[in-house]
Amino acid sequence: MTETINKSAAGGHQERYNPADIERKWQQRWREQGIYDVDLHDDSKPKYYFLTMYPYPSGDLHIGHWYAEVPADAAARFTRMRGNNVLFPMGFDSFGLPAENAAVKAARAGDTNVHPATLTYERIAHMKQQFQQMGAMFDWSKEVVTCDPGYYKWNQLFFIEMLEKGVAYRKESMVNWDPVDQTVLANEQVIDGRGDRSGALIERRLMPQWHFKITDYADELLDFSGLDWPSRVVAMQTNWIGRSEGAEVVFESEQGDQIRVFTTRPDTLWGATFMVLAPEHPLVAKLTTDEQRAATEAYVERTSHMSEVDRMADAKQKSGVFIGAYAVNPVNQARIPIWIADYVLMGYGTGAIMAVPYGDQRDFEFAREFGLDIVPVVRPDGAEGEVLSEELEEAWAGPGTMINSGPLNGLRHNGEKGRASPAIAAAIEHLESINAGEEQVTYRLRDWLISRQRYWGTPIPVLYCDACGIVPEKRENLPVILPEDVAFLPTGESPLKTHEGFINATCPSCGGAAKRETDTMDTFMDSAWYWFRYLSPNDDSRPIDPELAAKWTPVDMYTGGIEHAILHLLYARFFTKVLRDLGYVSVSEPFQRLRNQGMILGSDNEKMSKSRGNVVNPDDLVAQYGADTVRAYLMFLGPWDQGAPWSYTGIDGQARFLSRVWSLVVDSPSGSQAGGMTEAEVRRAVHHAIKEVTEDLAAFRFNTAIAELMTLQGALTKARAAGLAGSPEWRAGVSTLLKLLAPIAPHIAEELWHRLGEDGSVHLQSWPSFDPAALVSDTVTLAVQVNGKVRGQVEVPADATKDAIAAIAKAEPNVARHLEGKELAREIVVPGRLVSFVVK
RNA sequence: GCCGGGAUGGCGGAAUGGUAGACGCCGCAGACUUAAAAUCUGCCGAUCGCAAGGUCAUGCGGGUUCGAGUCCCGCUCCCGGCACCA
Repeated sequence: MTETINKSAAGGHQERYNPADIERKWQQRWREQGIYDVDLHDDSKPKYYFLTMYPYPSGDLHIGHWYAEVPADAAARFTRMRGNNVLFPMGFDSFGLPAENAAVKAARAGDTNVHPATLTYERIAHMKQQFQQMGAMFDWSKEVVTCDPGYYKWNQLFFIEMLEKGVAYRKESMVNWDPVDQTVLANEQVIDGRGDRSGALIERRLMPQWHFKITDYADELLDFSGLDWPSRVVAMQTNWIGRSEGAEVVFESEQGDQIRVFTTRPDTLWGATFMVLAPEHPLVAKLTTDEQRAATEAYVERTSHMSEVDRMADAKQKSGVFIGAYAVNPVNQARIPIWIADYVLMGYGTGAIMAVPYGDQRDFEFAREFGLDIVPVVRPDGAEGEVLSEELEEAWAGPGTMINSGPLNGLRHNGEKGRASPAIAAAIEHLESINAGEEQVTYRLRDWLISRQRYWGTPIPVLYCDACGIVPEKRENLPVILPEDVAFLPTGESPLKTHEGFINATCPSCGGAAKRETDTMDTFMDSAWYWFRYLSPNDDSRPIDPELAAKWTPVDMYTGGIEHAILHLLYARFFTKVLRDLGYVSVSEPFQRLRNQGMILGSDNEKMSKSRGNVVNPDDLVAQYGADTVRAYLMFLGPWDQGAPWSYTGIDGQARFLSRVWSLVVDSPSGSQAGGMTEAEVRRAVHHAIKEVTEDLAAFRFNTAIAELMTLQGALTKARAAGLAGSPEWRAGVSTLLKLLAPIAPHIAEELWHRLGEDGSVHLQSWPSFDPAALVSDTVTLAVQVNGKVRGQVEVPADATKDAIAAIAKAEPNVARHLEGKELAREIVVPGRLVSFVVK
């Protein structure tokens, strides 16, 4: 490794490119001159809100932060040079578990001086310093820090208004309990049965918790029209919401209880040969007969202790118990047995199903396991003869014609969903006509559980009063301050539970004694609206400035990691709609365009982590190569949305490239190989680069943009060697190269811009435009194919006719050889591309 | 199982249906140097050939086309998301 990056030229005065000499200097001058401060009220240019996901203050800026922020910065700079008033803010998502866990860990070790607040603010200060090194154009004057009372106060106001509107509610339900982090988690935070932060196996607990009614917005959240988002994110959210069309059908137990089921295949109702309830279903205790009570209770007991992961592991083998009761199928009055089984989930649909073993693989396996009847109800397309259930090897869920199904016989199920299938449509009509059910849509999405049994978050602003029940805090008392004088007990419990001064309060309604809620809000609440706050971060009279929000939102471009495809991005969309319905904003969607970068992995192709020892420290890289080289290298690795394993091979190439650009401006030219290149060719190279770099940056193709810049640098270096360094074309070319390079390597571009003798900052220049006429050359090189194989190349005048081109092509010696003695069947001339001869 | 994305030299990758491998890394050779580093120049998919040139080649098998990495049909493998969701 080299300490300084050497350069050389064909002679003359030499000053090496040393990033350390220039980067700090320019960062400081840009700050002093405020060239990145945005006037939100400036109407002279179109506004462009370029947002990148704000980081959690973990303590150290990671190469992953660079990979996320640097290309976003380049795109924002490019957008700005193209004439937009670009807002590119930054802040910190500063509530959350890591800081609190650090305090608990320290307390366990006997050190009670570590506090999440001090730790967080120290880390923020350090990371801001690291951010400076990046040379990004963040407008820090709009900074938002979510653990500031001036921010979370508004979380509390929104919560109270949502409570009043019924969007926030408290209910006892089976929740995901993380035994390591000692808190509940939202469904979105449980990955493969484990907590997304702790990795601990999630337990199921019945607890009263605060929820947001995101399910009320399910259909609206499925509508992505007008949004320019990556299809994979749209697919993931659509999947997560999981809309199913079908019908709710009411069965009756022999005792007269109504048992509601949801099914996507009401057309197969005549094939329902048994029912299955979830073990937790409220009717289980009532319906179970005395003979079956012991077995049923044992099964319920057993499943209640199983974790999600145990249940999943159990999925291969169907288990269940007959509870002794029977229900009546409303369409044919068949008497069918009622079972309980853990493959039916209380949390989805109604927690009960009609089982059609002929048409559903799970029901089929269950029926085979326990010897239950299977009645064929669909004749598969193309099936011959009688359909016999004994011969089935698996359920038939595909298209076919209804049989054994009363009024549906002969109708077709075409495999489509809902009413798009004639058989399903007829089944729904029939159910509605006999008053036994109706069309219904069910979602996989559950309400957002936002209570957390932890300290370092926004206090939920409600009180519990013996006389008045649940009472929201008065608006004028907000914020409900998170007390700092708490003890981090080695139990790992939230300190709020033991803070007498916090818990004991007066009821805002009756003035009597009341207890404060000690749960705090999920930190995804903070990130569900933070971009509105960047517009008026210090306004303590209201959360959102309606005028500025109307002007600046929706966000024009949002960039961030694909790992937030569901969590943050779904909550942000939901919360924007809530804010709209509360009257705070007029937009329905937060982010017009979304681009996701991939993940930067360790060189071992694993996720970077301290425990794996594969973490790359950007500070070290900057010290060695300079920020511009690190920036260029991260953008050159490959397509941004693809991510890449980290590798040191290749970074030298970027260092060399920037040194050569340096040399173009700094070294005195001495080349004199006259005739190596013409001024027209220089001009063509420059305008070609403008065209390509513009298109690439607009499409976030940073890697190919840099490749084009390298090609332009090569052409200018060659032109200099050809003695053109004194020409206006060459000089304009260097100036253009610096402008095109400015978004990618802002420091060196600025330094060289000044050394070239140009005025002002390169970052305040307009983006160059290209002249199509300059791209045209006098002659073009065409490939010549014979029977699809390239047999030669010819150079022809750019304005040659097709006939003339064909004649030149035929004359090419190797082409002529392949044509000789053959009959010419076709000739295709594609001007500017190739000539293709077909011979027999 | 369902949904999304992918597979191109030794490596990262590039290619509106039109000369596959741009740009870079690694490697090899040369120039400069007492020497080395740095820098600069050239070469760099496989294979046959002295050369001219030929053959093969973008995961596999077909197809459309004058022409396919690109379009169509059928597979294999890899990555990501969801998953006993009725």
